[in-house]
Amino acid sequence: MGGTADRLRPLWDGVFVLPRKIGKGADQMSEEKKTSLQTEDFSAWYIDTIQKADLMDYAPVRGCIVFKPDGYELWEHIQAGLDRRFKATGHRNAYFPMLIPESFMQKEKEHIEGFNPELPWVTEAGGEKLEERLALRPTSETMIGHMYSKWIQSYRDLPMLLNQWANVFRWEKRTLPFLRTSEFLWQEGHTAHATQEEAEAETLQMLDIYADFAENDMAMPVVKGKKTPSERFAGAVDTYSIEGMMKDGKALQAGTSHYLGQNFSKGFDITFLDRDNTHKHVYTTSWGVSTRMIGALVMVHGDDKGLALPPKLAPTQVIMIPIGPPKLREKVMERFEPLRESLANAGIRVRADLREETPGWKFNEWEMRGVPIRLELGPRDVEANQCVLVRRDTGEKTPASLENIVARVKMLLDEIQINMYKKAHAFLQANCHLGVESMGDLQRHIASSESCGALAGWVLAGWCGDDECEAKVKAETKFTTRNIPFEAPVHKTTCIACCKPAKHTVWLARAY
RNA sequence: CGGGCUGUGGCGCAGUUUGGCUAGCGCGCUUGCUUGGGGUGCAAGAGGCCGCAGGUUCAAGUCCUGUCAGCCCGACCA
Repeated sequence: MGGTADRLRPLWDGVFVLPRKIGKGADQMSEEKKTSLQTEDFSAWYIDTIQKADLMDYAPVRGCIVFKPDGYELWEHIQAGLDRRFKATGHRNAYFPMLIPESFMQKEKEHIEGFNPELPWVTEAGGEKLEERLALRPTSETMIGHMYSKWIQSYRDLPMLLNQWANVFRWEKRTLPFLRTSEFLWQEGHTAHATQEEAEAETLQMLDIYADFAENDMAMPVVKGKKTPSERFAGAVDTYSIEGMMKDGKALQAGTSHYLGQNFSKGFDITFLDRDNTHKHVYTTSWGVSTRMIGALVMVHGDDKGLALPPKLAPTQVIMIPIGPPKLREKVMERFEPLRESLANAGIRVRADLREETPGWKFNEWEMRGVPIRLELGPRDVEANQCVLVRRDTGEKTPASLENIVARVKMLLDEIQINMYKKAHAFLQANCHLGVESMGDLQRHIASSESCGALAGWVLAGWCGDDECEAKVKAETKFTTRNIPFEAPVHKTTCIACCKPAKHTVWLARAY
């Protein structure tokens, strides 16, 4: 048996032989299911699921995690989808240092105030104390601002459109894998423009790109909108976000795009000589999404069986499982391997599970890992020149002829991608509440949904624009303003907190 | 960073109240047979300085102090 595994291991790119079982035993599984049902204890379910699906492990440093291969590959597919869109809109990648001099951080007042509490510092190197301590970057506005001031001389140098893929550090009080960790991976775009209009257009363009990626690649519907001043990025003039709804009804800010105005160009003296021969400060933007997206995928699509991954991002799109006793195995494998090759050659991320486990075991395990399609091939199938396809999103099981199997699988992957979006969209709509007018309404809504086991979800509300009203809602209900949506389904006319005329219609929700 | 709970083979736990001799159980793991279209069955094995550091004691998984980590709840964030 060990011989079989050794022989197959070199075919790493195709035949996938796991060294160990990931799942739990049947008895323990039923025990554990009791404590990790999504509907009963969402956060326990989340932790269980990401670990059983082998996405991550805890690292020996506070709040830090290891991205295991499946978790990291998800990130790689996220990167690919975003990077393609960035390049298509004229951006290029660069890389800036992780260590930022303290004096840089000080140059934008709000910025340092916002980030100071969560900065790790390097104070010593080579056994000697540093003259100036260095922060592990929480974001790179300051470093990039410094470089831009050197690089930008003329209007001909603009716009400057750069992005970097990097790790950043934020020493958070409470950490949660993927959603909030001390170190995380992200992408940060930084652009500089000659005019306010152009910079604002860039800010909104990147928000659109994030929304497009979230909806088309992640199958996660999002609401685009502007953040209220209290939720704004430290140092920004305007912050925009896309917000997704997790299966517990809470909101997750999945991406942000900031219009920074001239705040950083003044702090870092980023000027250009314009056509009229006068020096002007540039207008800058920054925008980012992080490995938080992995957490979003889990919490938007996952269920009590585990992960469910949209085909476009799934590390494994099709898992092939041979069926049948050893005497018949050879006959099955004669068809099995060519089938795998033809799928792989068609660009489908396919893997074969040839371990000596029973089929039922494998079914459960790959469902837990979120693989969109399972392909079974057994002796009966070989007789009938067919295989069995099983969808992760619906559980539907159908026989499929081997004649046109590649086209069939491709079609099914597309169908699953679309269906997952539709399901998530229906869930979002079902948990958006438009009829809340007052604090009393909101509190009744929360109480009644809690008492009947429903989700409080999101609530559309009027807001007068006063910070105090926003703070009051938060203090009394833990609901925070997610954003002021560009397209509100209904326009609210009175402020939920003070009943004065509303300036804005906002989405309120509990948030991660 | 405050309040509560938990740290015992890879995972989940019992044992701690009333210190005592070789620290148990289930799963997983190894080997062999068996089974194979929804978590097969049987048998024999391997595996633990009881989170870490001090202290009390003839004796500490068990008592005391400290510390670290994780979870839940509150104030800050992608």
